[in-house]
Amino acid sequence: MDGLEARELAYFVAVAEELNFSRAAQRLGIAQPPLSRTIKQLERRLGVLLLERTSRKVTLTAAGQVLLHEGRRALEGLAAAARRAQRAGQEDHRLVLVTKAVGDGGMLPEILAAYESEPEAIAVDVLFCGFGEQAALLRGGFADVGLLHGRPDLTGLDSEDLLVEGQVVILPARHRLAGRAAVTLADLDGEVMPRWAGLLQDDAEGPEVRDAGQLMQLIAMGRTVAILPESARGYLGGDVVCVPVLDAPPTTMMIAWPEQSRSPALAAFVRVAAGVAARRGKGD
Amino acid sequence: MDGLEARELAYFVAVAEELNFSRAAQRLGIAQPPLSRTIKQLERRLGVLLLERTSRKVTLTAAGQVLLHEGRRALEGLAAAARRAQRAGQEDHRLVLVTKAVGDGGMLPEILAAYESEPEAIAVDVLFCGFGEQAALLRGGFADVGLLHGRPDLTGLDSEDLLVEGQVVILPARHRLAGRAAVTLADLDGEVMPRWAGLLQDDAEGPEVRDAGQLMQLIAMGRTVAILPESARGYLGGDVVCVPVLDAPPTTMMIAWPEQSRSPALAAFVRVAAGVAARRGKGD
DNA sequence: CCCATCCATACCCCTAGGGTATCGTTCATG
DNA sequence: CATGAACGATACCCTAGGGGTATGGATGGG
Repeated sequence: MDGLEARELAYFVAVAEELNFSRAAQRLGIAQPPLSRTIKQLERRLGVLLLERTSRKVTLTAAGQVLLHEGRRALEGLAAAARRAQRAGQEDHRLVLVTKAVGDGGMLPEILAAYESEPEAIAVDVLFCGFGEQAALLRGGFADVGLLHGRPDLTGLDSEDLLVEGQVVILPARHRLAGRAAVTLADLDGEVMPRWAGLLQDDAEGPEVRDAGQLMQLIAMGRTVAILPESARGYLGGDVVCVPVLDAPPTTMMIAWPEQSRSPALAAFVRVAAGVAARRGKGD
Repeated sequence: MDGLEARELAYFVAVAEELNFSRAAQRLGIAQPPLSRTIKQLERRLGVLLLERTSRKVTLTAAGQVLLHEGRRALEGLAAAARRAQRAGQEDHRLVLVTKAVGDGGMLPEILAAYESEPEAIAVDVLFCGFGEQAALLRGGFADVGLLHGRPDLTGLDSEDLLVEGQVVILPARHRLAGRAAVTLADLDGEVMPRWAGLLQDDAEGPEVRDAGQLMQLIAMGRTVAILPESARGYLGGDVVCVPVLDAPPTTMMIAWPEQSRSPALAAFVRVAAGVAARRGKGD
C-alpha cells in the first residue's frame, strides 16, 4: 500500500494521453517493454485495471479516466512544489507578480511604491502575460501573485477582490463615436477588436497586440478600438479618446496567489494592494 | 531536471517534521545513512539547500519551509489521486457522502430519494463524521461529496450554497425557557452545551454526543441544550421543544466536492441536492 | 493469406536504493 | 578537562528493480 511513485504516474499519464504504448514510450524516451511493465506494476499496486488493451487499441477504464485527471493535477502539484522551493532558495529571491498588459487598473506603480516601504518587502519582478497564462503560472509555482481581470479559473488559487470597474472603449480621436458622452455595445458592433498576444481566441480577427503602448498606437492609427476597464484611462496616449460603454458588464479586478501560500512578503503585498485598491475605490 | 520523486519528497517531509535524521529514518523504516544520502540527492536535484545541519541540530532553510508545506500538500494530492482511482475502479463503486450528524438540514432522505430516480445515479453510502473531518475526507479522496455547515476550510474543494437557515435552540420541555417564543444568545449564557464526538473543542465541557438521537435523549433528560440550524426541528423527539435564537448568526448549508471532480454520478447528485434545497428554501 | 501494427514475455545488465560499520563533531557531565 | 553520548556524514557492499534488446502472439487491412 506504499505510495504511488511520481515516475509511474507520469508514465501512466503519457500512455493515457497517447492511448498507445509505443508512442508514449517514445515520448518518454524509454523503450516500450519497460513501460508496459511499469503500467502493469501500477495497476497491481492500485489493485485496479486502468487500461483495457487489445492488440489493436488501448482504452481507458473508469478508474483510468479518474487517474488521468487527478494524476495530472497531482503531478503538476509536485512540480509546482519543487519550483516554489527552488525559487524560495535563491538567496536573491524576488516576488514574481503576473499581470496582463493594461490589467493592473493603473494601480501598479502605486502598489509597488507602497510595498517597497513595507518591512517585509522583497524585490518584485513584474511579468506581463496573456490572460489564461496568469493562473497557470501561479498554480505552477512560477509566480507568486497576480492581478487578474475577468472570470479566470481560480481553482488552486486564493484571491481577493480589489476593485469593480465599469468599462470604457478607447477610440481614435477622429472616430465617428469619439464625441459621444457614452456608447453601448450595439454602437460598437462591427468594430475591429484586437487580439492579445498569447491569448488564443478563435473568433477575433483583429491585429495582435503585445502591450498597452502598441495598442494605443494601433488605436491612434484607426486600425482598431478596444474595450477596457475604466482604469485604462491612465494609458491614454495622444490622438485617442475614451468613452464609457454603458451596457458592458462591470469588471472585477482581483489579486490572487497560490492556495495557502502565505509568506510574509506575499502577505504584505496582498495587504498593500488591498489598501491601495480601497483608497482608489473610495474615489481617490 | 527530471521530476522530483514522491519517495524523496516523503523522506524530506519526514526529516523536516522530525528535524532529526535518525528519528525520521526510524519512522520511515529505513536506516539513517540512506536517508541522509537521499536528502542530499534531493537538494542537489533542486539546486537548493533545504536543511541546515550541525551535528547537534537540524533546522529548515527558507526553501525547506516552503518545500515542507507544498510538499505535504503535493503528497496528499498524489495519495488522493490514487485513492480516487482505486475507488472508481471497484465495479460496485458507490458515491460516498459525508455529513455531520444533524448536518443535513433534514433534506437527506428527500435528496437520496430524488437522486435514486436519476439516470446517472449510483448507490450512495452515507458517512457521518465530525466537523473538521468532512473536508479532509473529501480532499483525501475517501469521499465524493459532503453536506457541510459552518465555515469550513474549502481549499481544494468546489462548493455550492444550498440553504441559509436561522438557528434554534433545542430545550427540555420543562426548561425555564421552553415556553418562550424566541430567545437570545444572552438568555442561554451558562447553559451546558454538548461536544460532538471527534470534534476537538477545548472550551466546551458538556457531555459528548455521537448522533442526533443521543443528543435528543440528553436534552430530554435535561443534561444539555443545543443550538442547531432550524432544520433540526425534524429531529425533535418527545419532551423537547425548539425555540428560535434571534441573534445567532444564520448558518449556511452547502454541498462540496473535490475540486474539478465532476463524474456524471456526482454532477447529478449536486444537481438534485440543489433542486431539493431550492424547493425547501422557497418554503416547502 | 500475409504483412504491418502493437502489446506482452523473456532475458540480460547495471544503476541506485538500502544495509552495516565507522568516523568526526559537538555538547553534557562528572 | 576528560569522557561518553548523540548525531550526521562517509565508505563500502549487496541486490531489487528500472531499462534495454529480441521475440512472441494477436488482430485487422490489403
